[in-house]
Amino acid sequence: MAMSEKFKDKKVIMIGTVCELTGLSARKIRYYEERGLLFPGRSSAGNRKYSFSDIEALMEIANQLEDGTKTNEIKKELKRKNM
Amino acid sequence: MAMSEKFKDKKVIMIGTVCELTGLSARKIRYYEERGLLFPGRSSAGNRKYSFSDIEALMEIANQLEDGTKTNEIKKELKRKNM
DNA sequence: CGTGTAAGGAATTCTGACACG
DNA sequence: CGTGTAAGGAATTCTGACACG
Repeated sequence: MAMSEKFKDKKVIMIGTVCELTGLSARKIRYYEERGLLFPGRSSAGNRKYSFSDIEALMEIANQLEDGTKTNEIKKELKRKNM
Repeated sequence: MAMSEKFKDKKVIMIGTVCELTGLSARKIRYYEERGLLFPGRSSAGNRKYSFSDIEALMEIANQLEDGTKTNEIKKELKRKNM
């Protein structure tokens, strides 16, 4: 598992599809990005593109928010993991 | 490998993205569908949704067409495989 | 047969903002 | 703080058709 054609990490899914897959509103998804919790790609026209990994992350973020965790704390957690 | 969350087979990619990934025109991609060579899903609004598997199939189809194979023949081949 | 294109409409996405709290 | 919504614009996708061959 190094560099390759990992379908799971390819950013190719548009926000509308992500909404269907996660049950989250586009507003929420964009807000989590604004808060630095995920980093979708962009099409040439500026449209967001997500990967299946992003979708999994979104589900996790939604769960944590339901538990009362602040976006700020979720972000700190993320930093810890990526070290 | 039975029923599960196979990212590779999830139909979530819109045609514009497929064009970028394959280098094929939307016209070609829709035509191959019309000829029965692949079966994308559809969003609620009627927009085509492709999987990574569909994209791989498209690359293969494009190669065969370049070699002079007719869509009709490619379709027959497909039938043979799916038996 | 395989593919380009102009045509018109419908649906999507984008951003910045006001709202509530 | 997290999220809904109306606002206006820009880009996407869809279908059926004419074109060439």
